[in-house]
Amino acid sequence: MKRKLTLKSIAKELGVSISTVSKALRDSPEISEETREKIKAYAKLYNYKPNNIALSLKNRKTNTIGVIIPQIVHHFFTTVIYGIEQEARENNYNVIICLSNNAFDKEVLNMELLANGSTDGFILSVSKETMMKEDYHHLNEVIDQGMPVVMFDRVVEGIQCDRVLIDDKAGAKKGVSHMIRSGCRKIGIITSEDYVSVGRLRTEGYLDALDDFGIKADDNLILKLDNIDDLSDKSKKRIEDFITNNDLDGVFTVNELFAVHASRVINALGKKIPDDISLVCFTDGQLSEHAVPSLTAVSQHGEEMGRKAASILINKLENPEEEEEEYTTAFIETSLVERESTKEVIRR
Amino acid sequence: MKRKLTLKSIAKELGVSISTVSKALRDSPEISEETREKIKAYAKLYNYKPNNIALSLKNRKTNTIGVIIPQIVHHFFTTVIYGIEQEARENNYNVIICLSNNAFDKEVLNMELLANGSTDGFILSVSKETMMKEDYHHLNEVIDQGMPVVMFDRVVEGIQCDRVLIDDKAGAKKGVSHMIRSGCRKIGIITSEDYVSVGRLRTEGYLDALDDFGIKADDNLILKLDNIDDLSDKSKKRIEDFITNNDLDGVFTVNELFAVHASRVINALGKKIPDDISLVCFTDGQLSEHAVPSLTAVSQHGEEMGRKAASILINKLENPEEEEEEYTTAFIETSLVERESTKEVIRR
DNA sequence: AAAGAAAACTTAATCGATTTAGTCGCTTAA
DNA sequence: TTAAGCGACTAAATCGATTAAGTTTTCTTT
Repeated sequence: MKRKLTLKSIAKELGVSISTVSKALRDSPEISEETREKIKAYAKLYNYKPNNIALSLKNRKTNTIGVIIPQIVHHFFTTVIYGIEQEARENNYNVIICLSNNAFDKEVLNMELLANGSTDGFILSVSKETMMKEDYHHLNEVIDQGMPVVMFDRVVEGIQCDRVLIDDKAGAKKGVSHMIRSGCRKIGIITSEDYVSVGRLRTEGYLDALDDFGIKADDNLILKLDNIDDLSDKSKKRIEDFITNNDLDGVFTVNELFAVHASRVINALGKKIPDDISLVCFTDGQLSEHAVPSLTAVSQHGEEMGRKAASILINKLENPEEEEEEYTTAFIETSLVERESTKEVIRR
Repeated sequence: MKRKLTLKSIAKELGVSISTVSKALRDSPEISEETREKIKAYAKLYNYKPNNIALSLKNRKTNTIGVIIPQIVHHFFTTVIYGIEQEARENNYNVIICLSNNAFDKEVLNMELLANGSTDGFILSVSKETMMKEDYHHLNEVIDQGMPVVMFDRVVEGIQCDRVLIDDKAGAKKGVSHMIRSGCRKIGIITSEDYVSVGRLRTEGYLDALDDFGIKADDNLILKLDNIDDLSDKSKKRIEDFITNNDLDGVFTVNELFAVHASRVINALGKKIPDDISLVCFTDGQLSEHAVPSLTAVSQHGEEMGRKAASILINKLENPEEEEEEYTTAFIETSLVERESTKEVIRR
């Protein structure tokens, strides 16, 4: 086991001072050509690399972004992380990931931990519990210490930070409009309770689309489930009843899971997708792509979202206090991925 | 914006020396009751937390684990990370994640970056390119510097490190045996070329199972595709031909994607799953669970794998040089998750 | 030849903590 | 009376880097 080289050890070995070594390696004109070459050759030979921790301490800059997300076993978050990582790496930043598991306490703990010197800024999607508690003191504290924060996806108001959001409303509208254009007239939506912002916004988009085409909304065609992240037996039952009891020709769901179950139910009823019932879901993931039939989906572009969030954060980190603080909200546009679960759009 | 407290600022404010503050906060008996209380009260009031970077530098210990994986948008890796994060957090470690995107250069770069003080050890699954190049100098260098390494899933030989592996062979055997017990006699396997270790091992498990039940293996029933991570059009075509041209009563696949496509093909042929053809795949993910029919799968327990890898690494970090270095290989047992794509086992 | 300037280094402070080795005043024992 | 002992602190070294300030040597220049 060989110990890592330090400036000190190089200096000792070559019989010069530490600062000479440091300056030589940074090509300072203060150091003679001869000495510089000698030091650089030695450093290269033994593969010297400066210690990041020491640099961080000295520069009060870690070049590390802290990412706090509710869960990682989730395709969307995964794609966002991917985007963050790409952008960070290209700009020479590291990414530390912490999971809150949707728990307030863990979110607070993780932030406090990372805020003590480990990261320069944060990208986060707040946990469900935090949203319900409406307690954001940990965010405010971190911001108060001068660390920039970018929130994405699950975003809250009243915090001095930048935001990156999916245009949920427009996305849902896009999906529902497509169904209408392809001939659907009685479209149901399987969504979440309104306190989940994405659920609420997507429901709004659904209503907007109906309105645009002069179709009257019907409360009976709106199913609000209480958990958007997984599919309980109770939720399954409600989806079954919903589809069985309404004579729909289209179903829009706010996530893949709801859609996959809807597909199952429709199948079991002996109806054909898309001939009898069209199906469109929000979120373009593995399930939409590989389901049978494959599902037309509103793609969220998580990677782009991650890149955007990281680029906003890094920009703040590299150009601190550029004029007065201004906080932006960036919207990531969705796109519709047409697959087997919808019919062709009717052109007149 | 308020600056973070440091020992220095507290010392100045209270008119004592830095070391007094440090000792008081660490309950040293050298400091009088009175002074200690005063300092602690002040620190608590203004929420002093020591700077992690300074501590890392001083202790030459970062309490951070570096995780390097080929890709993150992948359910299995995600579950492994989840396990690592859980275990790390419980032991007061942070997790830095780097993606190699299956590229050798990125893997090397990331490791070198993190090895310069950012992490105490590594957990990694080597990239495909690294495996093909068989160039492991970056691993050896890091190990040579005294950083412990734990490899998981995609593992290579000849490196001084611990390993955590899925028991691929036993897992495949489990899946195939189940099909045989449920009455299948002509089982095909869709796997990868042998140079992908998981593909090879799973193929071996398949052969083992056949052998156990006295069924003769037939090379025509073994389809080796060249990419295990995604499904090219060419691969799709080969799967179609494979299933169409062999009169199988069971198909075992080494991943979900192959299985989902096989399911599609079987369906298209007008055959019923599992009545005409049973289907079992390796990897229990979203697709297996939600496909129609849902798929019987060999579950890999990624979370457990992550936990195990982290616990081995942390153990090495906390108890360095316990007797002679010994490297272990831990196996994570698989389990069979029975779903709709297989028949009941026949009991005599 | 002496002063001033330039070249080439070294010293020391700094980042924020910990810890060993002092220091200072006061009590106590010989 | 005086050295030893102790309590309660402070000074300084250290981790590994950077950099402003200081020092020494050599080279110009008048």
